[in-house]
Amino acid sequence: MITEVLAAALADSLRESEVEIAVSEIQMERPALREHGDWSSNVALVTAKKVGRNPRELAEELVKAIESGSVDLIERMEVAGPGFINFYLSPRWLHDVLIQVLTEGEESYARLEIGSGQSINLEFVSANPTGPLHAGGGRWGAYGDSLARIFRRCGYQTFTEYYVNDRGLQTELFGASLIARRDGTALPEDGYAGEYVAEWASEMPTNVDPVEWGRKRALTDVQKSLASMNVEFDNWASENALVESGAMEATVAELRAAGWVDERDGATWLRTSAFGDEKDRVLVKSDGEPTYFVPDISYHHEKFERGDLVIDVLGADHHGYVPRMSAALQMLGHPQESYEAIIGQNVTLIKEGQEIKLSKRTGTMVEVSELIEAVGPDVARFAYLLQSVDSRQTIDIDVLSKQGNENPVYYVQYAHARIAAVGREATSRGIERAPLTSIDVELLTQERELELLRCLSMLPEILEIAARDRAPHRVATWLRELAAAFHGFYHDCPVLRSDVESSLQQARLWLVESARVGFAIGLDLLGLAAPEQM
RNA sequence: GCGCCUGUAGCUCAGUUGGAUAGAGCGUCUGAUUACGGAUCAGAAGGUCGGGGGUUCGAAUCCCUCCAGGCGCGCCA
Repeated sequence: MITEVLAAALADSLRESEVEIAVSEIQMERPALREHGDWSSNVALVTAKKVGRNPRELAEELVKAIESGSVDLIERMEVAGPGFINFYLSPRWLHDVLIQVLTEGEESYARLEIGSGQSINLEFVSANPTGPLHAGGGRWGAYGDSLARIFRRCGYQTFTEYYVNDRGLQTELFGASLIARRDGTALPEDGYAGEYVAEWASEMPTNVDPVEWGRKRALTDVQKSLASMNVEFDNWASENALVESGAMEATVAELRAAGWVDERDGATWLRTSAFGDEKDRVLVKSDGEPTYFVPDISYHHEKFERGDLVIDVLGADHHGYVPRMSAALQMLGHPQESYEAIIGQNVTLIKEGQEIKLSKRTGTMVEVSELIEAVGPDVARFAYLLQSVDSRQTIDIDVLSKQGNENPVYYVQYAHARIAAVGREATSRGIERAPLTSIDVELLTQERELELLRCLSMLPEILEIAARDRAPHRVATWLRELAAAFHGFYHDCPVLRSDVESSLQQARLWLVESARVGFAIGLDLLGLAAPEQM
């Protein structure tokens, strides 16, 4: 990477100025303004004070030292502002990027090793099987699935799970609600009031266990919705199966043996406050029934068999639950940093100008399948992924469908389709790409061409940040930038037109191919289709 | 009351480890193609980055405080 070359040159010249700093400590950044060069470093600003020097003077000294050296990609350097060192590079560094993207290709370009040797268990969605997935749950589906793809490309062995709460109070309430709707009797207290309950009740045969039937019906529906937006899981973990295996008793025994369990007021408590939880939690109620917390602990304990790092993606309404789970897992011998909860803020849905509170209980909801039918899976998925999961998301179903052609996902996919169209057109004209080794890539000198390469060069770094920050939206933002760069290039730089000289045409054909690689990787990371035509 | 998240252009949102003149899409206005897909491109207008204080050579970013909004604080799940 070019930044490593520049940082190493800076480190060498700093040593000459009697400043010791590790290459990895030197920050290289892309200036906001093109006039400030291709790359910039603040290293003089950061180190000057420590050695009692004036930053600009130190910077000047470093520039002189590097200029006398032999980093041949540097065209010129300058000291700017309070002491920034700006590097102006030969376009050859971008031509190197082109060759790299093309030789590594879709399979290997921006495939990182940062996670190699580590495994991640990622749980997301895990909505109760008591109804269809609502449009809020779709956010966790899109997010979790894309995050898993990002982790995998970074070299983490990644295992995804959906925890199915297929026993307990909610499933029974749901079964009872189905019966009530079928028989036209009153809903149980706290029963499920959504329209879908009546619909499903009318499908329910009379000779089945409604609880059993209901949870299967709901789970099938959820699975179908998620699959329709290209969300898959490695494991659908059943709470029922877990409980039947005796895991709950084993977990309580293990916690008891570790000395964290108390009996108080006729109930059994876990001293989670010893690990930072705001209070202790009940494991077994005074009526002898375990709380939901117990199977949850068992499940999380077990997940460590399928990953060194266990991550839960949770909605904001569950964030209060994290300290107790973290406490319980530490008691079971899992270090604090091996469990991570990603708290995502909830989705507000707007339909026909009305904000809709998403609640399965009260029945005011928009199903994710309705959203997908209205706008298509890619529009829905991209809309979910465009935004940081830290902030509340507002999805206006009418705006998404109305935006139609101007939708951001089409902007990106259209770029990919255009690339495919160039290929088709080339074929129909009998134009083929010559071997890469015979191409004069230095013919690519126009700003549009270079900008496209600059954008492609950033993908590895973007991927790393997206994984580190658990932020798929960084990839989404990058894809839009790549699309803008490609459309700009396409507009200004003809490829197949008859007046384009053939060596330039060849270089541009390969440039187009490199963009295709970028789109293919980026769209795949987000689980979006890469259409050949639209 | 306490805890977590958020507050950036008219609207929806970007803005990694603190960097130079804070960006994009939509909307508004003005332009571009006898040429590979116009679902495109270029330009304009639009900002006290919620308010105030602090740290720093430098703050949308870090710290304090206030204001506003979302969520959570059960022997419910």
